[in-house]
Amino acid sequence: MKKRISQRDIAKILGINVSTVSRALRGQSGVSAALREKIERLAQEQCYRPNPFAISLRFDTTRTIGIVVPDVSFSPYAHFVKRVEAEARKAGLLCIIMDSDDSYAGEVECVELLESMHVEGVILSLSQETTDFTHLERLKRNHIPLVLFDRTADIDISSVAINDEQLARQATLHLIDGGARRIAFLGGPNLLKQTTDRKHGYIEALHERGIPVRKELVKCSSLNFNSGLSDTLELLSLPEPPDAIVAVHGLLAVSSIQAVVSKGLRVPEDLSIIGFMSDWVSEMATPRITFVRHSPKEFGTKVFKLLQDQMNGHDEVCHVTAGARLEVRESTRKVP
Amino acid sequence: MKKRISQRDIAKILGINVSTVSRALRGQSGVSAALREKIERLAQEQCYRPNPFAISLRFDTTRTIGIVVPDVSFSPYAHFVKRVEAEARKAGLLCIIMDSDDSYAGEVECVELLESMHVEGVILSLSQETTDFTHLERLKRNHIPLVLFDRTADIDISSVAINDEQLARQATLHLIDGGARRIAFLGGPNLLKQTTDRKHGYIEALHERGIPVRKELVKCSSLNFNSGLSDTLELLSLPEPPDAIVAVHGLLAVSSIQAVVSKGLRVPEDLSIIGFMSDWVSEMATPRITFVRHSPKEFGTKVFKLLQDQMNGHDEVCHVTAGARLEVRESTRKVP
DNA sequence: TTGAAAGCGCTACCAT
DNA sequence: ATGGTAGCGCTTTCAA
Repeated sequence: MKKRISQRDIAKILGINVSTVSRALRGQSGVSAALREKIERLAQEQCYRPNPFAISLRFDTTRTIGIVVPDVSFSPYAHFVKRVEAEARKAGLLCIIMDSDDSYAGEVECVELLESMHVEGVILSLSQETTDFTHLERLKRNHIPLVLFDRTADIDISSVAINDEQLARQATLHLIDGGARRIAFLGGPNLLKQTTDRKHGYIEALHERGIPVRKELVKCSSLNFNSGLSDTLELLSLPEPPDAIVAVHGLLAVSSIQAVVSKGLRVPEDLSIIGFMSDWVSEMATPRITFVRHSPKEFGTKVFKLLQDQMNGHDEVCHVTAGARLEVRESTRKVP
Repeated sequence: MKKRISQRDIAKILGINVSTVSRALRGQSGVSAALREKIERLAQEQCYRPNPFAISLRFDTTRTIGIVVPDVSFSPYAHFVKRVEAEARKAGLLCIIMDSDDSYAGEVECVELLESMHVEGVILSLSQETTDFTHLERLKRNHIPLVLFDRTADIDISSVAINDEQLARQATLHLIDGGARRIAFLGGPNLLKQTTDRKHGYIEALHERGIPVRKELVKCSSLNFNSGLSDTLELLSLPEPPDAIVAVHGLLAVSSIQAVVSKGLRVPEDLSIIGFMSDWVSEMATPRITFVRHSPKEFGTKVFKLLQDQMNGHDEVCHVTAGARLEVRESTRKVP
């Protein structure tokens, strides 16, 4: 196994001292042109690369940040990650991207790994199970910049999110205006602030229009495709099934439609469905899904900016709102 | 700015030597139970984390691998990345995930960054522009294990790919059997072995059934959504437009369908379309797209295994074939 | 202009 | 059982 060439090796070959090599290689003054030439050529030939770990050790800096998402393969997160990675690279930072698998244990593991990696910053979207934030508080205590995004929490940590309550309210009003009266809410477990905010928006809208909230129409089990299927089937088998569904997470709207169609019902004629932030798939589904769209790119840019601010010593916590709006497509009835 | 606590700090506080701390913290023998207790408690209290850079420097090992894909936000790649990240973590390895943006320059930049990071292995899918492989050969020369996947090349580097030629042949035969006679080929630039293999399969199938290859029906411009749209529109405006299209990359089939529909034609009644490996979207599109499906998970597992073998010193180059098969849906006519 | 040496955090070896 | 020390690759300060 061959070893990489080091400054010391170059120095030895040329019969000079490492410090001279170091200076030459970094273009510092204090090296004769001739010697500099020789050193540079040799480095080139031997394909010299500075050992980043020696540098990290020397300066206690890693030029690396970590990103933790519940599911990298979920399209909006994938786009977000792509954006952040690009911005980070421009800023000379490397990214460690980790997937918490939407579990608390996974999230803690990711954060601990990043922490022991001595990353210079962490960007994170909470898992659907997370209610205990000590792992995040520890990061703060160790002065590692941290920004939450998308799925945030009511804690003292900077964050970027859309206006969940307001948008869920709008979505629900849109359904009511389309003639729906028995509107079901399909969300994840109540642990996420995102879910409760959206539920509040939903309830608010119902109140505004004098529609009673029916407990059996509110489903908060889990955030995955299969639970979306089974929850929808349960809703449909109620004595009085819903005439519309607000599916507030990822692919729930898609699975919901599949369930509805499998029962021989039509969307939106028999039942309207509205989704949240699942871009591509929402556009491709049949019928195209009316949904609350946000921009993973905008998310990425804003989050990275916030992180950089913190890395530059701006300590104040701030909560940024990212843009999003209801895009009306074909899965909801229009105003009659 | 507070600094993290080191073994030396612990030693100083306890009035003992670093080497004792080191032994105790790694559970080595040669430390009295009482002292070990004291050390461990202090480490716990002060939230001690070994400095990974000191360790990397000491052992010349980083426990880190790099993954380079043309587009992390493209669903099959996102799933692949998720799988590899999970396997790597199980094996105690961290992943640096990079996006080459499907450009040669981007790919070279990624590889160089990973190389200077001293990663212990690299997994890569070629950009659509890559024809020069010196950056990869340099990796090999520096004894960094490397595995190509999906988009591979005829070079001396281990790889995992589907049987492109065979599958494209099957796809084309399926169209012919459905009654198509003027079959267009929609692919990326000819630079990728993947594209040429698929084109060979396409030509083979035509020859087998005695159908002449028509040059104007073969489109090889670029691999993105918009070029799929414009290429398809060009095909449709030919004096004799095609009655079927094999779209051999990612989202080309989706954009192709959109173009066809925008011209008021029906799929598959007026024109059949077949795609390659774009899982989710293919299933959600209308009509559901007949396509060659492979498993990003299987890819991930096989690639990671190959990489581990290399990391364990197994030097022989091997080319593994991953499973894939034609899934017939609604975008192609059935046998009449 | 060049060289010598210390030190970043850790481990391994040898001495006590 | 514990201490002392060299060395991983690099930068920096001071000396020649």
